[in-house]
Order: sequence, then C-alpha cells, then structure tokens
Amino acid sequence: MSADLRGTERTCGREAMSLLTQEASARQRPSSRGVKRQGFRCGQCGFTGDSQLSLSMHITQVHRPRNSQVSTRSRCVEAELYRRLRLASPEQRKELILRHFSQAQRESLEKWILANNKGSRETRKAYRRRLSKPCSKVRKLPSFRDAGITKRRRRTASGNTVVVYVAHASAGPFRLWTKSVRDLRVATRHRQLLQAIKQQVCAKTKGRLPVEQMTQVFARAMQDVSATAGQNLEEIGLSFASAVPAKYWIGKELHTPRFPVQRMAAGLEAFQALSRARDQVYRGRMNRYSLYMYSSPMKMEAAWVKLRQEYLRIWSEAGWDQQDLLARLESWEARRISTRRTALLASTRRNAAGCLRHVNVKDEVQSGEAEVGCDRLLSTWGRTWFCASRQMISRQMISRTSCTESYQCRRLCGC
DNA sequence: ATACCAAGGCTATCTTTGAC
DNA sequence: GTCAAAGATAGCCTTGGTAT
Repeated sequence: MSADLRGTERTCGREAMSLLTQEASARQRPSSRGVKRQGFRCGQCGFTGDSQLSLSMHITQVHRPRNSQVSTRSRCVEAELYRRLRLASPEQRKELILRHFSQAQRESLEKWILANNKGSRETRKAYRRRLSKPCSKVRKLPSFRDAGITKRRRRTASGNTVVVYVAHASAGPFRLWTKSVRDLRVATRHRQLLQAIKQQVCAKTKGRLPVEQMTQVFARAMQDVSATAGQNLEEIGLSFASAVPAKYWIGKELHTPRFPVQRMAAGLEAFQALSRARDQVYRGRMNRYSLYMYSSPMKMEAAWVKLRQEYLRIWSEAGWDQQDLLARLESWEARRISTRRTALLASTRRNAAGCLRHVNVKDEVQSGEAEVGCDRLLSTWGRTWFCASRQMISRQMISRTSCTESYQCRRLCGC
C-alpha cells in the first residue's frame, strides 16, 4: 500500500470510511447469531461448515496463501475505501473525496483503482488455476485463450471419437451459445463475437438497468457486433437464454428456454416477463438475517407465484408439458423448503423484538421459542390474506388449483 | 442404424454483501 | 476478522430429436 494511502487510512480516509460506514449501515439493526449446523470439517483448523461451499469459503478466506496477490476487503484499505465510495451516490462520493482527500491521496487511490482493475483479471485466473481440481473428469482446454469454448468428445456407435467445440459466454442475464463446430479456430472466432457482445452489454449496463433498457441494450449489441464483424449471427448458430435469480425459492436461477437469434423477440419477451415477476421483490445480495428486511415472506411468496406462472407459460409456449413443468418446479422447491424455513426462523429471531412487539410475544421469542414467534410473525404480517395460525390450515381445506393463497399458506407453514 | 447436434441440467468456483 | 448466503460465470454431462 502506498504511503499516501497509509496517511489516508489514519486521517481523512478513516474519517471518510466512518462517514461511508454510517451511510451504508443506516439500515442495519442489532441481531443474534444463527444456529450453526454440523457438516464439512476443515483439516487445518477443525472449522465445521454447513456445506462444501462454506468449507471452500472458509479455506479461501482463512487459509489463503500468504503470498497471494488477491487482495481482500479486510486486508486492503484501498479496496475497502473504493468499495465504500461505490456505495455512496455520485454527488456524495464527489463531495467526500473533495472534502477529505488530499490531491496526493486522490491520485494514489486512483492509481490503485486502475492497477487493481487491470490486475484483478490476471490474479483471478491465477486463483482459478490454483483452486481448480487437478483431475477433473474431462480435461479442460489447456489455454486460457480458449476459455469459453467447450470441447466435446463424442463416441460414435462404431467406436470412433469425434471432437467438437462450442463457444459460449454470459452477457449480463443472458447466456449465449454458438453451434458446435469441428474446427477450434472457427470456435475461437465465434467466441470472439460472443465476447464482443458481452463487452458491449457490460459496458452499457453498469449498475442494474430496468428490464426494458436491458433488452434494448442486448438487442443493440447483437446488431452492432454482427454489423461490425460482418458476420451473420444466424450463420454461426447463435442462440441465447436468459435467467433471473430465484435462489431463495429453488436454490438456483430460473431460466428461459433457448431461443435462436431468429426468434430474438420471443426470447426477449420471455426475459422481460420473468424479470418483471422477479422484480416485485428486492433483488440483490442478502443473507438469512437481512432477507426479510426488504420484503415480507408474504411478498416473497406472491412474487414466487407470479414467477411460477410466467415460467410455466413461457415453457409451455415452447412446447413443454405443463405437468412435467409443475413436477420440475415442485422438486426444486422441495429441496429448498427446509432452508427457507431456517432463514425465516433466523430472521424471526432477529426481527422478533421489533416486529412482534405489538403482538406481545417478545418475551416468548427471546426465551428461545423462536418457532412460536415465527408462526406468529407469519400470521401477523399476512393478516389480511394469510391464515391466522397453523391449526387453521389443513390438507383437507386446501385445494391448490382453486386457492393460490392457501397454496402459499401450506408451503410457508409446512402443513 | 448411426452420426450429429441442440438443449437443459447440474456442478464447481469465485465475488460480493452483510450480520455477528 | 469470521462466517454464510446470494449472485455470477463457466464447464461438463445427459438426453432426445434430426439428418444421413
């Protein structure tokens, strides 16, 4: 870290950081730690995570090599300053920098931002190389020049092996593919086109855009790249699908079918429909404590009902059987329901004191009867259209096809 | 019958965010 | 500083339809 920014950290940087922290944490409320479950154990320190993912996170965050060039938020003042400045509005950011940073400090921070952004791609690649499994099932393409190109070996019935390549890329919420080809050089050219589309989309969608604008940017990028490269996108077999986050409900994204570029309008319409349904509730990073700070469980459920409807409609129109689609959705939901209830309980513990004060169950919740508080919280939040208690909901009373609200009740309460 | 191809799903890995 | 969860990106596998 530069001397200038060490000074920044001690004086104005710390002050600015304090101001920014106040800005960023204005919504924060006191909360209690969640219940830790037994699971994956770290061989180095005995840490027990809930999943392979949490163990991986632990290893990355705690046991990273000392010579690692990848900066982390906690260890890098520049990164932390930069991160917090980004949380402020442009006007606030400008004011903070002008008021609290010297010219030398501003230049130093700018230098770091430029260096960091340039270097991050390289260090990410190094990180990937280090953490990637040495013996994956199928060997990856040896060169990073070929990243974004999937190599496929197909064994024919006669015993011959055929190798084909497929280029793919992600551009915001869109995922792009080209047709499979035998020649790696052709696939590389396809990949370059996809990269050009991606770059144009990313350049014009810094921050989140309204869904209409996003679709316009994507369509425009396709046209521009096609014109610039003099390449007909139909000829390279370009197809695309889009996805919206749905981790809360099913543990993963919901995506549209794949649309060839010839059916771009239909593909974009599908994306818009899913996005509008998803955007009824807050979209962004959150954890089990902050989940319900933005939207109540009832709002989340209402959004999910809409999202399901749109998903079913879009895939039905693509020729899929509705019963199969319903079965698919339900199997995804079933795998997620316990996690959702855990999140609800954790959130209830956290919010109970404030939210449930008016129903006089504060003491109950604080004494550890969170589950009781959870149910009461559900019934309180949803009093207008939600059943008052679990006992009122029975399987006999609920007809999924005739009553959407009852369906929501059943799934939330676990009856 | 065989070869080829597109599509969908699953999984791994990394980044970001926020609570404690 | 630690930890967990969501989001983003990318790679690979399986399946089923179509062309030869």
